[in-house]
Amino acid sequence: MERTIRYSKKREAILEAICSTDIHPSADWIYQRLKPAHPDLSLGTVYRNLNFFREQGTVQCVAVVNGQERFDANVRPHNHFICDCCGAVIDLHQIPVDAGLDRQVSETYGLQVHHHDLVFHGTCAECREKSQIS
Amino acid sequence: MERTIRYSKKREAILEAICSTDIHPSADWIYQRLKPAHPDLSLGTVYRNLNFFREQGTVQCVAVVNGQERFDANVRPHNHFICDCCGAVIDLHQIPVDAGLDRQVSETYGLQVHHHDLVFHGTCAECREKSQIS
DNA sequence: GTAGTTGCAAAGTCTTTGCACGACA
DNA sequence: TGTCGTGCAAAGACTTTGCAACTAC
Repeated sequence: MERTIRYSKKREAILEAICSTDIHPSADWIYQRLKPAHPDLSLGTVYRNLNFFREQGTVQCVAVVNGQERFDANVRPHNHFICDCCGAVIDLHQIPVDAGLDRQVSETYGLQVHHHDLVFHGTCAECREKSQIS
Repeated sequence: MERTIRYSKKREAILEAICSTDIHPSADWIYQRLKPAHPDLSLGTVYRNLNFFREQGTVQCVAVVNGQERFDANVRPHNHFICDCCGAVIDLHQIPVDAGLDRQVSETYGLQVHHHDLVFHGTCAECREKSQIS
């Protein structure tokens, strides 16, 4: 029994908000961003739609930073960098994704591997400058 | 002004609990585990000591699974597998860690890279069996 | 009209924190 | 004896959910 999916202006706006940026926003960022144009938007709706998009495979959660989930509308494999200072999440499109790793893990351990995440941690350029000034 | 660190039975027990297992426990797991032998243990103490060990570099948080932080007393670089079905966190000691990646990201993007995490997602053997039975 | 979607607020979960008391050095 | 560590409970932060009202089809 399939569920029929209906159009909703809020849903469209939420997806548009995620797609419009590369900062890998949190639920609250999306909410704050849309609130001016959609004064009656509720944070619960943002969460519900994020989970909807996640189930659909439209967006994915790429990290949890300071207790907040961070979302990405680019669901193709790519790596990320997280600044441990300011919490920025940055795409690393130039770093190749090793697609053979999943198979390697699968064969070595007998695990059913779906995908992998490669996340680098460190300090971003902006935070580095700030810390050098002080 | 250095802070003097004192001995505490609870702290020792908490670290021992983390070291005694390879399941990468959560704070609550440690609490439940120690409660019988330490009936007056408080969950707040577990959290405080986990953060203490993290600052000392004795343990590290290797993942957030279902909203819970998972800890590891093995702080040397190694990769992990997370079962998206049951939430198990498994060490992958046989999968080599590419130490050169950090430098590569650093040079390509001008970022200060401290370390990276490679996490595989999928279904563990146990969950796979269960799903095949039903 | 039926069923999906939302606002609102309450509840749920995990983690942190203030304060008084207890314990190590 | 001066801090450090802890229990307890309250508070904080993020996310989920129940319900009535609204809306797409």
